[in-house]
Amino acid sequence: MKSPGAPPADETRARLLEAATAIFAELGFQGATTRMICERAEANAAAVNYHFGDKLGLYTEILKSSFGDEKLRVNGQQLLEMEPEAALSEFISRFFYGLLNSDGKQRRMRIMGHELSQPTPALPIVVEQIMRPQFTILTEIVSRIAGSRPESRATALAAHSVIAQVTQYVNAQPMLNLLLPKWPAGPGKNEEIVAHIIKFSLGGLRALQGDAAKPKRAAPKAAQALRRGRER
Amino acid sequence: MKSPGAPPADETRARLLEAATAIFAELGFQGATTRMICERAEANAAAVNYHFGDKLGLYTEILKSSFGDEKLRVNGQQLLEMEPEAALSEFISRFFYGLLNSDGKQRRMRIMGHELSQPTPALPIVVEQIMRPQFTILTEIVSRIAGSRPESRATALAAHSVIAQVTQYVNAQPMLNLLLPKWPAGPGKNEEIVAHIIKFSLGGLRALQGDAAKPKRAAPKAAQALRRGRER
DNA sequence: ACACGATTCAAACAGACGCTTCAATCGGCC
DNA sequence: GGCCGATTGAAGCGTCTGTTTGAATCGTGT
Repeated sequence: MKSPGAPPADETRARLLEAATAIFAELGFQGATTRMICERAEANAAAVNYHFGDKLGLYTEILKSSFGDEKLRVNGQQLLEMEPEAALSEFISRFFYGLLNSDGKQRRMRIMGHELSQPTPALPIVVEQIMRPQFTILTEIVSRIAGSRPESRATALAAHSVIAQVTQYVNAQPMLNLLLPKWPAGPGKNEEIVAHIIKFSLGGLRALQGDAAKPKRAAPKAAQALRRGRER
Repeated sequence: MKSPGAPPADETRARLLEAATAIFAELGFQGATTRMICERAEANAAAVNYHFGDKLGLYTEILKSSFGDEKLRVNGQQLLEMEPEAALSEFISRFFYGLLNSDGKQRRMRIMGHELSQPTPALPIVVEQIMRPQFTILTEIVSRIAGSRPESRATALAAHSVIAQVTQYVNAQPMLNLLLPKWPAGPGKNEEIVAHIIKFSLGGLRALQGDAAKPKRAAPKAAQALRRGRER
């Protein structure tokens, strides 16, 4: 659709980034091919190498460009001002639907999913740009609910237990459809899943409350004061 | 170890299966190449196609052959005779180390991990042969702890929350090492992770006990004294 | 001894991959 | 206009993939 007399600078470069983000998110780095990307971007097969050096250069460029997206941190600020349990619910809900929706900028989160099972040389960038911002926010929320120090190991483990549920529910859906054929996709299904993850996670975090003070097995009795900065 | 005058029938076929299991478990179906497999099996490059038709035929043959392994069900019987909470601890521990150890027969579980993120046409076989036996056992244990019906949606969701934690902890380790550089691999690390998953999962399951009110099903012998009506 | 079916081997096939080459084309500047 | 650097285009490079081919090799039954 290029008009005969107008190649306005780096327009194809932008189209390549857009197309590559979509295809990398869907197929991962290894599954995607430069020819697919160029075809979708309506660009020549040599365009990737001209603008980004090589395939990995295009991939890392997408990841680095996500640094400018400050919405995650802004949302994080909002969450940290809420009550811890409400913040956890909100975090899980956003994280879940962020992974699910392929449209919008959250396709980068799907890239992270592929990076998990098939790491590329760009894994450090993925962790720092995509994973750590989320993880930092969640760690703070989790520590407030479980009453553990934010930088403690127990907090990190608990945060990862939350993330694990969400990511696994999202990218294990082909398997789940085979495992539970009685549960076809329908309205409210995702809401039911999110509600479950929230409830399960809250229960799991409360079970850790006893540990914050001493590594002694104590019954996680009724909800106590949430804020108690104790050391382990 | 081919003795000079003896190619005893399908000896190379067995070597191919052995080598392919290892390589598929490590790299997944797409990442593995037939030449790798044949090299490791000390067989010719054409051996795969001669004995199994094509690459996918070899792959599915590995999965189908796991049908004869009844240890899973035997172990399952053992677990179902234990106390539910002890059974859950044992299940999580076995599942975790089963995924971790590349040696031994549990490499099939790693294949399942790859199948999650990059499904192949053999996904239905993977689900039936590897996943469902584990899932059935875990579902029974979970339902006893949460007091829910084994075939209910809540039970399935809870079982998947447990599985999600284990699988994610195992195959997200490259990412976790970058995310938590302060926690180098060392003795006791895996034990700490397993202990956390058990505690977190037990807490999550107890949080579901309130929901099982409508289908009345008394909780097992475990002390159900603490049963707080947890509203979301 | 001989022929036969089953198996292994080296070699090569077609296709897809990432990437390079080099000529053609564009807008902007003297 | 005439040149120039930046960009695009079509073609092809070398390599790797799964797979096929056809001849060599083996043990075995006769």
